[in-house]
Amino acid sequence: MAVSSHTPGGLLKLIRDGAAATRADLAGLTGLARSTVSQRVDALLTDRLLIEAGEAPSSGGRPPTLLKFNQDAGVVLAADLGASHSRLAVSNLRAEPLATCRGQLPISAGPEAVLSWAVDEFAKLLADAGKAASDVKAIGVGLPGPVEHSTGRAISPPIMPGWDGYDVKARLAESFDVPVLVDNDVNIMALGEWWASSNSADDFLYIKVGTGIGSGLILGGHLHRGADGAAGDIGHIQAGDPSVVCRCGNPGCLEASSGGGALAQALASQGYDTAVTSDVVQLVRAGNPDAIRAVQEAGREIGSVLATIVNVLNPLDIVIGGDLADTGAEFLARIREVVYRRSTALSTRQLSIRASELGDNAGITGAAAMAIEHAFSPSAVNERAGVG
Amino acid sequence: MAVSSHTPGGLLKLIRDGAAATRADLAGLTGLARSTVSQRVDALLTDRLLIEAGEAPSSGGRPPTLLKFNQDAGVVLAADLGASHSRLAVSNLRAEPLATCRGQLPISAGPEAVLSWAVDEFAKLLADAGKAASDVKAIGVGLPGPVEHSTGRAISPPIMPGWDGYDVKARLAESFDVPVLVDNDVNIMALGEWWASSNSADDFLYIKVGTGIGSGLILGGHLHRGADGAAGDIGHIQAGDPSVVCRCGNPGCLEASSGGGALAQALASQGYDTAVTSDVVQLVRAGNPDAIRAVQEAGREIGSVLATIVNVLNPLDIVIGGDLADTGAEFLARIREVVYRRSTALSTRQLSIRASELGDNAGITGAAAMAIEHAFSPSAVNERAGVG
DNA sequence: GGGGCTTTGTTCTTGACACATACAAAAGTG
DNA sequence: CACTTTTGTATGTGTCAAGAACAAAGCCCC
Repeated sequence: MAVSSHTPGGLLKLIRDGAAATRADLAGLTGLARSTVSQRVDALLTDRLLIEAGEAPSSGGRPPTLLKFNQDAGVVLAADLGASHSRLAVSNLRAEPLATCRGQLPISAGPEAVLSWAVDEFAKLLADAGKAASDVKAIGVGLPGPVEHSTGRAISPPIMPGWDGYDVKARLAESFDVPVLVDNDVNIMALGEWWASSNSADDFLYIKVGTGIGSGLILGGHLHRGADGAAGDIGHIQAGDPSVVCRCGNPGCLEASSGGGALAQALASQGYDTAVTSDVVQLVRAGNPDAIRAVQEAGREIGSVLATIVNVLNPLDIVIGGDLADTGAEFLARIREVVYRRSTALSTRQLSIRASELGDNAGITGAAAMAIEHAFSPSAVNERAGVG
Repeated sequence: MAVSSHTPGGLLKLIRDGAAATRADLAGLTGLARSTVSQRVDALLTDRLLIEAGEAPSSGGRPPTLLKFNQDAGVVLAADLGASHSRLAVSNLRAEPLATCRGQLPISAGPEAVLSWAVDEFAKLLADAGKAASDVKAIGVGLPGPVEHSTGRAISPPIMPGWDGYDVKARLAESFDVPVLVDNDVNIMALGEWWASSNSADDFLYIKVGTGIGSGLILGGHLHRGADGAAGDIGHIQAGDPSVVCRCGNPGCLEASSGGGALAQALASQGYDTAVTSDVVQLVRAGNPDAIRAVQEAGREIGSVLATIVNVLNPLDIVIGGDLADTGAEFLARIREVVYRRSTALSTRQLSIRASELGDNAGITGAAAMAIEHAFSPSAVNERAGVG
């Protein structure tokens, strides 16, 4: 019945996920003999991937030794590269940042400039965190455009001149000889929010409503990238006002009427001093009725698209992030209202729609989580064990 | 690198999928020693799951022995239970029907009547095919409503009085002591079409446009059922004329304006003698311009919803089935036109949209495929090998 | 056309690994 | 303070896959 948690890496996963905390738990969950578990755990202890953390209360016999995943057995490097600015972090193995920084270098500066900057900053951050380059176990990177995850290259990115086909993975592996994982920034944020919710929902959507609109899908417990790495691109669904032409050239795109950029423009044409999304957020927070009305209308339109997606995918959780999610309860309430009204009863039976927990940290959290999941996946741990 | 194809069942899968045809292939693909492969293959040969089928041409050395999956090592029973009629089949282990039958018993006759009928007919079909009950390895069943796949029960089905919570799995396992797999009929058809296309696309959509409209999603190589088993329910997406109220009670549902039932009704109100979907199909085939126009309009509306889904999921293949798919090229052409125009360029780069290959046989093919996949999954074969 | 060479498949030995069993440790229980 | 329960550890044993040697059966080239 139990899958293949029979491997050393499988045991580590059970501890990491909190499914098991003692050797006896592991034996019970996996069906392995206690002796075998002991042997495996010993190997993980000598590798410092697990540590013993005192005893649990006895349940009538010898008290069990608590096992803990050693979140300080190494670090990962996380990069959330955005169109206009980027964030970097050195994170522990629970994806918690130990040192972070922010840079204003635009992605349009090109891959060499941006990645060299990142490498330099990573070195400083490692020093800040008191870690050596040899402590780095993996690197996770998010890019603001389509990415071919398997090769770690950007593909035909609309807003990233000079990046098309650039081998991000190779460039970073040159500076740090560890696995490099690259993905779309929204996918990364989805992973981050999912991780923050303990990976509890197998079918999970993250919707980012910032200047543009995008989404990351976790389906069946895995990030869904689609045949061309283009999955989740909901900003260009034709659902809005067909008379508005989107920056992508097509009419009626969702983000052309409901994205933060579109709202800023619309309010500006009403005489407000709104150039970017955050200006809109400020207006809403200040209680401006025009801005509130605009944001609510955007919420309804986004909700309408989400209602369709909910009917199709029947997810368990939806998390709304991005700048516009910070406008307060009204925005989320409009989305919820439309989704619950327009989706089928069965598909909303268990559905929860909530605001992002991580906010701006979703990207670096997700990048770190992606790196960790790779470096400490059962198969990776097994290989390491096989060598040692 | 290689996953866990190291097991006996894993080898069988490689042969079944055509990835390997000789022992040497298996050794190369799995990384197992030739001796180990031989041993495993021997076990599968004595179980009659594999058979040797002559030699392949030499490539400079001893010619390899060809291995073939023994499609006659047993049979599966397949049931495609529809609202008004049902189809049953005894199929070989490639999901090819050996004997089929059709019954007019409506699903509303209730679970006991329908399933007893099915059991009786299965016995006759087995006799027709010259097989014994002991040859049956598994049973696959499709039901016209939401199904909790893990338990094999129908859940709150709108058109199946008496079926809510009924344990289909238990009822059939009572008559045939083998694994019983139950799923939604559209999911089953999706599996069937996917199987017929050699499971080549990891992200695959099947759209059924009959009296109602539904879809089955294969994402990441697995059927996507969603949190409540409600995934794929695109018929009740609100995309159509909001003044039309659907049989589900909500306004503007896709199937309320573009389903076969809706078209029949609309044409009837224009004076045509169209009671059911097949009447519409006949009119279209006869070249009636009103009917053609109606079907084309339905194609556009369905295409518009599909365009959204393509943006979200970025599938590789879409197959259109159901009665309306038989109206000829025009219907499909309208769908294609709208999808390619309204989806992003990246997400349609590799997309193929085509008509069903299997037609009416999609259901029983998929039911058989589901049964086979379960009975001959690596883990199942391993368990059997462990016992024997 | 015959002696290599290559490729495929089998037999047998060896070694690793997981299990069971017995044992030790450390608590609760009466 | 014996006894039980629960947890963790050491040791022998059996299973199973790898590896090497061997056998089979075709190419290839002088």
